Amino acid sequence: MRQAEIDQVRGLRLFCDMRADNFAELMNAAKFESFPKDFSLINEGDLPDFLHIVVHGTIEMFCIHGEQEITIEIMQPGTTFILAAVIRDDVYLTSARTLTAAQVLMIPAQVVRDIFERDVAFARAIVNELALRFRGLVRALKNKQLRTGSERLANWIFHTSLQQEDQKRFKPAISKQSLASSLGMTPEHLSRNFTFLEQHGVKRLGKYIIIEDPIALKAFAKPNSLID
Amino acid sequence: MRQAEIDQVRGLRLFCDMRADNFAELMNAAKFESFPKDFSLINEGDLPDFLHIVVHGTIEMFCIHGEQEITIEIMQPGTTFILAAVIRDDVYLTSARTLTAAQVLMIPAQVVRDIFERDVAFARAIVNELALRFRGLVRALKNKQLRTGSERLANWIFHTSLQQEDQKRFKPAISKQSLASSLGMTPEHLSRNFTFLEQHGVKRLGKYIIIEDPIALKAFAKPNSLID
DNA sequence: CGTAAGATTGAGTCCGATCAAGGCGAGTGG
DNA sequence: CCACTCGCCTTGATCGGACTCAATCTTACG
Repeated sequence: MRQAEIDQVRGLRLFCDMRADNFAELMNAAKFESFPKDFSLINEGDLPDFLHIVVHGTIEMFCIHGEQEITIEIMQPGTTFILAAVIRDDVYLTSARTLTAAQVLMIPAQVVRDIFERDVAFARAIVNELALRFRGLVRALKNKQLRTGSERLANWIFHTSLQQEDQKRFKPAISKQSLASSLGMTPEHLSRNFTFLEQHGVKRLGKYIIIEDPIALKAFAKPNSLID
Repeated sequence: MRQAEIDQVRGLRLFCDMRADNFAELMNAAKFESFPKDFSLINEGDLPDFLHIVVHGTIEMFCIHGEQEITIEIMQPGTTFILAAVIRDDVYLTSARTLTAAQVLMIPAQVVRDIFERDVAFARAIVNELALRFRGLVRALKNKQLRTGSERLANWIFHTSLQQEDQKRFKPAISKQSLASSLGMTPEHLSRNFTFLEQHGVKRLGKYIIIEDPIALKAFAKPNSLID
């Protein structure tokens, strides 16, 4: 692991305020591993050994029940995952796989729990992170239950466009398949919803999404700060 | 507030391990209030002043968006709520109302945050509670997305019956309307699903639910420890 | 015993899933 | 340079779960 990557991790909300010696201890105990695309990282039902942090690549959290599979979240670099399972020392409720080649920092669960006990700043950061993730999950639940598929897509386009340098034309970082499942719909339905949104100022051009009428898109999406 | 109620609160996971003086400080700062049925306790979008703990009665957390309303959770005595909003000092994402007359203990948010800083046992309990609630929300999301309405009802009946003294015949603690919304369906659909479950060993008799064939119910419900 | 609220039943509709083709595009090999 | 092929995306047709609206039935309570 290079110094730039260590600095990147140190800069994360979870680690930026803790004492330097404790951070060093975490990093000494940690493993830094690379995984290929479509690699299964964790399986629901197993016990957590390590807190995971995405350093490079994209990782999907998902659940399987019978024939069904749902995506819980798609994570980009800088995200910690399975924090709740590590804290409670209880089985994973979700599985994780890489969607691209990825590098993951893995900190032994026991070391995380030990340092939580003696570093107040780290404890505060953990509880803050967990509360943030909790609220993210409430938002996800609201998004799924209070909006139709086309509204979810419209909001996704609206909010993703705001994070781009060119807000009128951009290329999603994930495949349409992954986008569909992260929005809780089938690829077929995603395609239909894109067609539907042409009425509301959004066009597809190859892999690009073009927003021809941001006002119309926003009017249809009705973004809500308590959901998004 | 009577001593019995203080003891009840002291016995909760969140408070049972903390130092006595810090607990006393929390309780001194706290208000204990009674509310009538159908009273609005908190509104999404407002800022949190108090951590709430249900002492008596039943409280519903819900969200509204446009014409739609969904139930996030129905809480019985002993449950803390809006912990995540208190910790982050950020707006509520959900609203709360009483479903019955209720008594609620309210601890000023700032006092909770102060004592978190200096009582490690309390900090540990907070993070444990939050992790537990996080996992509960993941389970709720999985339950909603991976099961049909009749499967959710079957699992609710199955798990609720296990908590009753008479596991073959019991009366739900909440109304059918509240049950329907907590299972994410309309009252009409709940009724149809009850009818449907007669094929799988469940009968209605007035307000009572009777399980005639627990094996058949379980076989249909397919309970899963990673969801329920 | 009458009224009102809650619960059930029925009919019609919508959203989204599934199944099945068809089209586009990028990479490969002749 | 072009045809081929394999994913991936799109389109069409059909199906099913759940919602809405409306009417009826039941129950609780004054």
